[in-house]
Amino acid sequence: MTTNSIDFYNKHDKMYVATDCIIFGFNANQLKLLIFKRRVEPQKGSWSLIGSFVKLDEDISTAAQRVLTEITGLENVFMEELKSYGVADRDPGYRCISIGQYALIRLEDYDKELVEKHGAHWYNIKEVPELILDHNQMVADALERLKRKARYQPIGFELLPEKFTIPQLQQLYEAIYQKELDARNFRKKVLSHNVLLKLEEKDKSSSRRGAFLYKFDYDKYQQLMKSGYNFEIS
Amino acid sequence: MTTNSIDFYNKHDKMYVATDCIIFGFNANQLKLLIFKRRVEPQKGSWSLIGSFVKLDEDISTAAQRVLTEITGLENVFMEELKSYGVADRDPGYRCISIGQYALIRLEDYDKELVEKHGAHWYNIKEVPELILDHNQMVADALERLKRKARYQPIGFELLPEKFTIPQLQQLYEAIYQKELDARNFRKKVLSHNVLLKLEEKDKSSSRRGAFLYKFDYDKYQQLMKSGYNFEIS
DNA sequence: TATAATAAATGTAATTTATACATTAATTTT
DNA sequence: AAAATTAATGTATAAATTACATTTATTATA
Repeated sequence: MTTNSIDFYNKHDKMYVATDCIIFGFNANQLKLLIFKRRVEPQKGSWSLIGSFVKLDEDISTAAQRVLTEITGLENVFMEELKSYGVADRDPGYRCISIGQYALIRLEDYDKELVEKHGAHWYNIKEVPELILDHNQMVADALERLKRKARYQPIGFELLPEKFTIPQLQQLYEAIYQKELDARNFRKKVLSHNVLLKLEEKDKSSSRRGAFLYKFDYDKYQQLMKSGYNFEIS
Repeated sequence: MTTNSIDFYNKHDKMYVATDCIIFGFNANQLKLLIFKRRVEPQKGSWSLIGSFVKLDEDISTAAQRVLTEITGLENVFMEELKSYGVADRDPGYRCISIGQYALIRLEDYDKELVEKHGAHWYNIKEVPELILDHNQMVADALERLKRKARYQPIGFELLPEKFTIPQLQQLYEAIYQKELDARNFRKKVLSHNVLLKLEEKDKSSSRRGAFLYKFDYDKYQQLMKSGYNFEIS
């Protein structure tokens, strides 16, 4: 056996804690996932989620933010713990648990050069290749979580530009729910919550007529939540 | 400084992984929490959740089951990961992350002697004393999760005897939601799901007339779920 | 043995929410 | 000026939720 990192870790007989990021984006009516090709052993050349060990003096959530910033250049991104992956033999090299965290980012915001530099690529969520270890399971779990959560919390907006149209929002939800929605009912429903701010501007990129742009009104949403309002987009 | 376990761990400069169990029960119309009084340093005499380090060759979930069995004598209990607690300085002694897991147990089933032996006590959820570290936060998080989850998944039944009456079930949900429910509407709603099996027997412990006993029909529930049914108890 | 006491069981009408569905409006390109 | 294209809108029906009061079964006791 060569002297690689696996030997190194085994010798110490320690428990390692890592975090892996399931990074979602949305573009061209498709949910996307950011993964990267490993450039070092073990498993050089395999596709993998982006992750890191949690440092001894670092919060788990800080570690995840660090990883995300290293790869995308973005800070203050929506990120939330998914779950832990802690089966004893999940990593053949050494004992390592991982805390999966999923992030929702705006595809127009991130640093393309940085992503490129790290060998990372966006894949349509339906076309994600085989990933190392239990990373495909992490993606499946994150997707399920996103599906469930988007219904009751306005996290979908994290995947859209700050200014978006109702048809765009509908396409996003269609991608998340994997089903078609009725345009009239959808519009009625989202507007009924009174958390969308209609702007004067129109987006004309996808129609001659153009569609009005809206912004999500976080303050209004916070207020409503405090007073026990029940947000839902079905 | 005395030679205690904190010194010991610090010297190794390692990352530790623990799991803590938030154990719920239900009795006398009250949600209960099982906590115990520490009998060893550090913080001897303080109240705490029940936990353990995850062994190097042990799954996280196995560790949690092990702890639960050690304390209650029960196996095959409903238990589910809550979230990880991974702030770097959460434990002043050494670097330790903990995976919180919440369990729902039937109060008539557990081994009373074992619980006693470990210095564990049931507290009404509203009267839980101060716990060590971030354990009160864990309890708060678990309670919130239980509230949300009980609505869409039939996990409440894990807190009731196998045979229960509709009024009992209602009282349980009233305890979880912290609000009163209408008896007619509640009964209508739960029975509409067709997952309760009405027995011939009555429970006469709380009324002269007696109330019919029911069982939760897991098989029926599984079937319904497969065909896309939407369970909800509001 | 009749009566009182007690919690269990039940139905209906009104309101709210969800669903299904087709046409007109605004704008640009040709 | 006409054609093309997506955005925007309303209504009727069905389904679900809510609010609300009386009768029933049984045991204890007068």
